[in-house]
Amino acid sequence: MPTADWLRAVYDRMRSHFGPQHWWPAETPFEVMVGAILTQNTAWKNVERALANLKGAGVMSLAALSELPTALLAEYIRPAGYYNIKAGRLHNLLHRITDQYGDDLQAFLGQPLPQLREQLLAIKGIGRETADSILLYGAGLPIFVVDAYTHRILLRHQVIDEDCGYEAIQELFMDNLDCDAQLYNEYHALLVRVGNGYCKKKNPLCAACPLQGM
DNA sequence: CACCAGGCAAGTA
DNA sequence: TACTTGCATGGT
Repeated sequence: MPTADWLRAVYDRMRSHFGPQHWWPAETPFEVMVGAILTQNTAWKNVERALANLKGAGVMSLAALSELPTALLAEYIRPAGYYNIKAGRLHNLLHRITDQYGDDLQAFLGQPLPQLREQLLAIKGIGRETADSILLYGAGLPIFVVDAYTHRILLRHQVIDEDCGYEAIQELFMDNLDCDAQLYNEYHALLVRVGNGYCKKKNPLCAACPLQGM
């Protein structure tokens, strides 16, 4: 079965089994950016607590959060883990934006995709997955997000081998699917749903997985 | 108790 | 370039 057909079949199977996922779970592009850093190697549930702390403190905006002392920011985001590291990473991102664009987040996110991706990757604390999550879910740009679940699911279905890198997986999707931000959005969200529910490390048999047999 | 979760950067050789 | 390690909370 050709790769393009397999990828489409997997999408159709997940989509009909789970329905639309309505990702990213955030109210604004700004919240997408903050959540993207907070969720690095961390369960989303813990990120929700951190975001609730920030909202409760009334600092969930570019202007307020960028002015917050890093030590205080770290306390608010403590439930998300790695809180000192992530406070610094948020600081790096927010100040890179305000230094060049002031409070005009739209101007920052409105840049051409390659240019914005390059700027994000130049920020310490933002790697490929975090950058691509911001591009796709924050800026609405058509780029496929690859994460640990994506790698694991493709590996278990023997579509890739263990040492297949980020770009190779990303190109696998983008070369074989229509260039469509909404499709990439839903596809990645569904892969995470399968990962959370069935394709965990501790669940190597993937029992009852909707992708069984593919 | 051990292991895992929607990574990333810095250190080492 | 290719490994290894630190970062840290909360759920299973």
